[in-house]
Amino acid sequence: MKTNFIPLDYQTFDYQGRNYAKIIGRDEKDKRICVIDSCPVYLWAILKENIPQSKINNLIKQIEKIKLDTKGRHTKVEKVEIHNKNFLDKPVKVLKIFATNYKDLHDIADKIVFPEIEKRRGYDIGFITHYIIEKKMHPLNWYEIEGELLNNSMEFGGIDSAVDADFCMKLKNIKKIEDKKFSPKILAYDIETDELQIGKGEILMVSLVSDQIKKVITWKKLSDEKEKPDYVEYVKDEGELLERFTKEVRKISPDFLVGYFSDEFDLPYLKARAEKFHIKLNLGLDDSQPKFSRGINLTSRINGIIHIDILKFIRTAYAQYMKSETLSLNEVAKEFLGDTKKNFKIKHSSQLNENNWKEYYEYNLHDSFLTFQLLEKFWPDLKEFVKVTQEPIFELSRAGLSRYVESYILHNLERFNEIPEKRPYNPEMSDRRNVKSVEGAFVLEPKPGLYENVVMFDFTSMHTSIIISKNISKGTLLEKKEKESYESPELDFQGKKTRFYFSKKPGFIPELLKEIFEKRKHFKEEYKKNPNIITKARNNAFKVLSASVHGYIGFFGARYYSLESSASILAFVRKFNKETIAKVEKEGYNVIFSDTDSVGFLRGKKTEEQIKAFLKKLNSELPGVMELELEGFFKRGLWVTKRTGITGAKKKYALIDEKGDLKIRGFETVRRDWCNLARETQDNVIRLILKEGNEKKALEYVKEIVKKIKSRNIPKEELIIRTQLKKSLSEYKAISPHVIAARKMKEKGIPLSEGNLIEYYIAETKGKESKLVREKVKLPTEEGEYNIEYYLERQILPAVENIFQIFNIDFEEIFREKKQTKLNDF
DNA sequence: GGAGGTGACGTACC
DNA sequence: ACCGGTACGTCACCTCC
Repeated sequence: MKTNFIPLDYQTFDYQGRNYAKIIGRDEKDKRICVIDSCPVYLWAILKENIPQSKINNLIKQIEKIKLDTKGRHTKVEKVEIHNKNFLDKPVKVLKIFATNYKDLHDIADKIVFPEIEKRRGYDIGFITHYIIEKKMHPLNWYEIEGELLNNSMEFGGIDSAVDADFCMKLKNIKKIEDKKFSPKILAYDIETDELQIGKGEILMVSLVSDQIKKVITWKKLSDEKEKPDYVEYVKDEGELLERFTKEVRKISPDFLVGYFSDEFDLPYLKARAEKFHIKLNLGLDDSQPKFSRGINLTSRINGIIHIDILKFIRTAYAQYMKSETLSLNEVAKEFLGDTKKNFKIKHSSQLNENNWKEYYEYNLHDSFLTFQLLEKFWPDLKEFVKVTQEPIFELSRAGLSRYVESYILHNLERFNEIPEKRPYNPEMSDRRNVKSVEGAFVLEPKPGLYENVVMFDFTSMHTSIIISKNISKGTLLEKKEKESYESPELDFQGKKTRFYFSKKPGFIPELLKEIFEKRKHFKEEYKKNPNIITKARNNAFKVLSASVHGYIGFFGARYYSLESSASILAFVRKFNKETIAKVEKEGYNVIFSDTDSVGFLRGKKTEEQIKAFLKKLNSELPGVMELELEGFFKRGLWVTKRTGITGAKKKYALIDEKGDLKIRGFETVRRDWCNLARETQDNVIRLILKEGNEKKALEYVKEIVKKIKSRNIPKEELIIRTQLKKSLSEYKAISPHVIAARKMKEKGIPLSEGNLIEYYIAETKGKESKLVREKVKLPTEEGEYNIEYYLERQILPAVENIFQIFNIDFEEIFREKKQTKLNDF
């Protein structure tokens, strides 16, 4: 039979010692299809140069004899072929060694130790990735597939009848066809419990939201049945809740089951409670229960239904460019959906009254609703990344940036006839981590001041465009200078001054990056044409991907790690940056600012057209795909000195554009570890100064704030300081205020884990006066009066002092009355 | 016991 | 452990006199 098909979920199973892929997807009528397929399993052995054919033949005979009995499997080398391939851009003669089971390739590789063989590769990419590459069955692409219908057949041990799909097919042929519309069936869920520790407390309720249903299942009933909202369904106890949940998910049978932090909370919790009650949480299409990966980051998988923890995708793809200070559902929803969680203060269920329970239902339902909407909003982006990297949705949605880059490379090697480099293991990895890091970008010390008419230029995807233009990668790195080669600027490498050279013959990594680079440009244009929160996010997501290629090359866990490449890229970054600064200055402009890939200068009397013409001239002098672009014209810009000393502070500035929009970088305003009052005060001061160029009003404003502080008219919430607990309490060598606050929380039995934002304020300490801030720490719930001196001297005044210094306003005189106090003391 | 330097730490920029 | 280096600023901690 023949049908159209879009692959979504990939699983693997063994049957009679061989590997099979089981792919769940849809046809265009939304029927669920299960496809069973296999593919050749092999690894590569790279031969040393100039091995005579007779020796190779002999070697092949020996390799063909290899047999293994491991883990209850009989596995053997089935055949050996000889091929001409590339490895790291260099032509090599290789043996393609076919074996029975992918899981045994590693053991087989260990047996292939012969003097003629240089390296063994291609046994460590995982069967699913291998299968996708081999059969070109790419996730989220449309195919016309042809095969044999499995109808309760005993082939594969009756696997077809064990899968809840409309039909199951043994694949024969696939043909890529043009994209069709696919709208995944999405179901969001969220649970509420009394305890945060997995499985420790009861699950009080669970909510489910799709575009068809809105439902809360609970056993916590209101005393008056008539009060029950329509979306609430009562069950008799927690056990029944688990059964109803499972039944409901199975009935809806979504493509994606989505949660927020659900990899590490909701699904493991449901499973733990189900185990307690001996209930089967058989959510999988094959009736299986969720499977949890071991390791630091928990992942929760359901066969056939793609479980997505949307938090993980947001963290990788957008977090860097988000305004939200935490990745809590509340803040993320506020930023992307303009909606927040329902206002409800969670208490232990024993302390809730009737009204509370009604609010709690609503709160629970709304969390699923927000999660549902987040997935809907980001589905186009997730889809785009899956198509670019060709990794399945389940894996991609959980991956970090290095994985995005690496998957993209691995899935495209064949176009270059390349065989894959191996994953690094220890001690190689720890060696890489221990080497001295290479010198990074150049940051110009800015000239402090308030300026008018500031122009900003920046390079488009600078690192990536350098990699492409100078053909930099592990494979193209030359051992010594060649006549036709790219030469890096002189750089310091492991304590030695040196240069690196790269071949002019295009390497596969630079070639591949060109595509990411183009995609990034495309999404940037799209955003400029139609600026909204989503085009912005998409643009940023590809900005992240493009920017992380260089990071990937310098990442110790990367297959294509190359410190020489990384050092060269950065040397070019410094060179192009400094050259640009010099050219702008030579043209007669006053350069105020520069950081890595950008330069800011004063327009002076020149028109915007003249600036654009100058930019064009600069671009004509740049090599390859490198491009400098106009970041913007700004009405005013503010740079300050460092807190200590008189030199300009790097990575700290504020700009206002012609529309009156502000761009604030590095200031305390944008730092979450300062109290709100300090941040808002500074923000307002910056606004007053940038909007009107008048510091007088700003000074009056600060005086008002100071007065309020002194008269204790500031609400405590404005004074809370938030600091993240980055490691476990016992690991801290220095006991800072937030560690003290965390200790207090622990003593009070407040749940606490790594990564939590710790909240505290600094209080007056009556009697004993200590110099240490940490001895004045109080939790927000603790009674106490805020410490006036601390908030003035350590929060408010430091945040604005440097700004007023620009205008020669003497803070000592105005706010500290230093001389008088000194006199009064005696 | 105060000054001043240094290290640990968290956070931001690109 | 899961992209990198550069930079600022606070607070604790140490040394020195």
